[in-house]
Amino acid sequence: MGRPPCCEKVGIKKGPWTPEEDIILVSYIQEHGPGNWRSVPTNTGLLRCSKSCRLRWTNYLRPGIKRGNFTPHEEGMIIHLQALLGNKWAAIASYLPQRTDNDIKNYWNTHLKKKLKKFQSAIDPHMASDSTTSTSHQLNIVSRRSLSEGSLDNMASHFTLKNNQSSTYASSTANISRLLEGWMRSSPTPKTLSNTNHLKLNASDDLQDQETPAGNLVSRHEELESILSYENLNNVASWDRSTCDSTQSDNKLNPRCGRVANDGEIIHDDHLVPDHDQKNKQIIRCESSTSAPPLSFLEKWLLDESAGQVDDDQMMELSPMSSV
DNA sequence: AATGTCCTCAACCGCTGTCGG
DNA sequence: CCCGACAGCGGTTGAGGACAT
Repeated sequence: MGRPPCCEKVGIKKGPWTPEEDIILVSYIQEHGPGNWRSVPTNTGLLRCSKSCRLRWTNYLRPGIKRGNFTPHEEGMIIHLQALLGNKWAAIASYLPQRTDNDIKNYWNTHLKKKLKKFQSAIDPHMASDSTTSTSHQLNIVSRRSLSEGSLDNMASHFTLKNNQSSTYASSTANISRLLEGWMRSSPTPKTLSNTNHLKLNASDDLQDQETPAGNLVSRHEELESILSYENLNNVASWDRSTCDSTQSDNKLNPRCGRVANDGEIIHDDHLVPDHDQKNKQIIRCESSTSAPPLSFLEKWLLDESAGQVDDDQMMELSPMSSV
């Protein structure tokens, strides 16, 4: 027996929300702010459980949610982050502030998984049968390759999503969200993140408004965005491909730091590294195994935090912030 | 036009983690 | 420390639309 339901089942409405219900919910939250969900059904008269209200808000009505097709850039980020983090949709969503974890999860399950599988078998059939290679690792390589070759774009054109699948009602909720624009900017932070979201970044809608922290330390979000930019992903892919395809490659180009010497040490080219990016100035020792490619810089970068290589002040700057 | 099948995604379910009394 | 309430997360479902026959 699990925990009893969050609310009495009797008299509770389930299924799709109506525009009227949305308006009631949005109006209430507009007045009282998100949170204290238990009181929402009581105070609004909605025949919904508190959990349903919360989900409706966080996954659909919340201002700042971007709907519609995922851009190739978002797609690339999702693929790469999924390969790195696994099915940690909330963590992945924190890097795409305008997307909900539900959206990303759905997009992954309905589009990207198939897309990658197809692409993977097309470019590297033996990988699919290689049981010694983890799926995530395979996908990581595939994602990099596909990005480097621009093939995701091509694939996207072949697998074009059916546009405008959202109903007319969806557009009406979009209008609701638009009506709420501006309000969230002045609303209080509704919640704090749990410890399980240690990878979370500032997922607020006002990322662009944040000042770069003192000391020229860029936010982790911006940094990751930079790392995951097409150019860098292309370089990562080139680097990884050379690593995978040639077991005896010479100096390998590291997209972020410079060249990778044969012993795995990265030789920094300063012009590639922003001065403010002290973290990236560190000499990074990569794995030099010939059976597995060395950790990409992104992987290293993500692992750095858990390895405690960032001092406390930096951790404060990089620590997760509240999401909306 | 009718029917069957496939696909998408909003919503739900069940579980875990956190927090306050 | 225990317990209950609640928030958050990931997996799953099913209604409805798109597409194929």
